[in-house]
Amino acid sequence: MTTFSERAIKAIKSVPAGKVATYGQIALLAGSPRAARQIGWLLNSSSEKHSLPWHRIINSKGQLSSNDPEFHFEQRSRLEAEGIVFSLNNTIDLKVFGWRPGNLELED
DNA sequence: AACCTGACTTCGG
DNA sequence: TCCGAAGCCAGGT
Repeated sequence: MTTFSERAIKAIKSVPAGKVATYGQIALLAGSPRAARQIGWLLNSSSEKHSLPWHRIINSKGQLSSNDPEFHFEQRSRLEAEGIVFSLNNTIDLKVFGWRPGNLELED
């Protein structure tokens, strides 16, 4: 299948543990930089079906996105379990934990 | 088939 | 720098 959804799912599954990707990042990899909203819908829709690391997907501000505090808490817990460190403002340092497609190990 | 909704992003004031 | 409004893509009703 060559749908945005499939590519998005593939991109999400490509995110390594210990790293986080933004919705825009995934959307971009999926072929539609403006489909960030769709990503959130996808995670909600197929996270369990495709065993997606939904917790590694955050917004561009480096913060968690879910409206539900419960979801928020679980996401944070999973990220911390993978080594992600949250700031005092509950934000993640994308410069450190942000995933770089194609340059996973090639930091500065 | 048409309209509405959504775990977002980005531009403008 | 912070707050508000518009834009986008795909699925659901």
